[in-house]
Amino acid sequence: MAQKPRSISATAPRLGKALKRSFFDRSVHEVAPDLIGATFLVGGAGGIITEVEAYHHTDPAAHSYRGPTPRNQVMFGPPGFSYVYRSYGIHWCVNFVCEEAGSASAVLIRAIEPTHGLAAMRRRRGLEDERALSSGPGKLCEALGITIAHSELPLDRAPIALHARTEAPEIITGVRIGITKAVDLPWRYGLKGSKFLSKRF
DNA sequence: CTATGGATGCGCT
DNA sequence: GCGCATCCATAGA
Repeated sequence: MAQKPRSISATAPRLGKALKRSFFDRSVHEVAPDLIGATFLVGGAGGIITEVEAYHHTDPAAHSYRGPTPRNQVMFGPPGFSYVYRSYGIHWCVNFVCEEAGSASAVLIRAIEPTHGLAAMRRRRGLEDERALSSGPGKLCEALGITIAHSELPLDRAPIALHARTEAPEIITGVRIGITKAVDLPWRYGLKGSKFLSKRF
């Protein structure tokens, strides 16, 4: 009989108040660090956001940089919606659209600390290791069951739920991961000391 | 621990 | 055709 893995999360964190859609009607550079520590749930499974990256529409690494296309059109719409795309033909990645309608900026959600729906997350990932469940943009989408069907959805309506953090976290910044353009911009944000990051800062 | 390469869908040139 | 906002298994230090 396999030994049950020891849980890393010491306590079940309480949820903050629900984030309103207007939370995203600000600069992507304000929204991105404010998302660290928030709780992101899809269908009741998810956890605390530990790592994000900002993609501004003037940034060559942003999908919206070259203008609207069928894939990225939701980025050119109102803020507070999801943008899901396929990465490397295999993985899904989820973004939150920010700023005024048409500005086409978004925050890539890169990692979460699992706190809710652990059994479902483990089942979808085919993994027991809590640290590996959602410590990467593709991993967390698989763990939460996010696919293209979850794109262009409002972030304040089921099946998505967002709760504001209850305490101000210490935030670390760094350069973004896995991109080939604008590689030096320090637009990656992380929860200091978290064991649930995709890579060290 | 770090480094490397394969799998894979699809948007865009 | 080319090139990715990735993950994982494997090899080597």
